[in-house]
Amino acid sequence: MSESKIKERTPITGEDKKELECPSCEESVQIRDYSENKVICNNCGRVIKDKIKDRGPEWRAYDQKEKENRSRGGPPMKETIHDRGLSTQIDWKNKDSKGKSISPEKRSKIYRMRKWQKSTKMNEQKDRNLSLAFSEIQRMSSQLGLPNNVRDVSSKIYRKAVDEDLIRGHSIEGMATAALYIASRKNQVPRTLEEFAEVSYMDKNEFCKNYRYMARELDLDLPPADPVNYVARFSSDLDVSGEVKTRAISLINKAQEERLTVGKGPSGIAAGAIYLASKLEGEGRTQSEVAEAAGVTEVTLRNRYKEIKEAFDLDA
DNA sequence: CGGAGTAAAAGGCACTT
DNA sequence: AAGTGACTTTTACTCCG
Repeated sequence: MSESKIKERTPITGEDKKELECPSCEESVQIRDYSENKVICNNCGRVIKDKIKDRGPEWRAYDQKEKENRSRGGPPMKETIHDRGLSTQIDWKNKDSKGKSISPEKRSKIYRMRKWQKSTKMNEQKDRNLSLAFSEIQRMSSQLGLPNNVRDVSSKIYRKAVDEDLIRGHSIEGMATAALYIASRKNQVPRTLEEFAEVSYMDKNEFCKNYRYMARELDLDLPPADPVNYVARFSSDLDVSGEVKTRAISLINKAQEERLTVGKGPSGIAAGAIYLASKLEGEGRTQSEVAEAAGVTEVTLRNRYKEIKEAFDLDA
């Protein structure tokens, strides 16, 4: 290990909490400090700062020796491995760590240890349950392009659901989907129920019930998804310009101030705003194109679009 | 074809018996 | 735990340019 590996960390000041400017967006950039460990541009979705909570060791090493003394060993706990990656496997071979055979007296002891390990660990339904759920979460989150922190949060939620005995009587797939859905909402990177239904084995109504049940039982407060968080994704599907995107976001923000959006489906609002913005910016997109991208019907789009248009007296 | 609108059916939510 | 009512969304259809 070289001397250069010891980094001096700057102390954390209040500056970190402040709003930053996103390098890839122009004006009116909103940046939020999302619950996990990232600062993500609310406008374009760019990750400005990663792992902001990992500020390195809380101590400072003044020389190599001190560093070695103070470092704590072991790999980090991995939330997505069913036993948090802390398990020790007992090998089936009757050899010790140096490859020598083990004496007959010790063999019976080892045998008992294996048996014990099997009955307490491998055979526990709970762990199978978690392994299955975590691999489902892994699969779906990569198919949906969700960031790793969302995956980890959903694993945490699922583990908690298991601990509180909420899974019994429900399918593992459904509850895993529900946990991921909740995590994606909590981390402000929502995907619509339809998008989840596409990658899940469950149908929409099935895990929809699961997620409500889960959110209620775990006392998770899930504020309604912000339409702004859908804009970036829908617009890139539609291949519209950044101007349309920012315009749509500002329309949504204004509409929210006017209380036009309460009780309405967020994806419908996003669709209406994008459609109107594309018209205002002279990049006509058809209603059916936008509606398709947002996963709502044209009628819903028209309703939102009309409301926003009339509220601000915009002619398009 | 794209846009606008409507009526009726369906679905979800808060609240009550 | 089923029922109710206000509300949003969808379905299906019509009309216009």
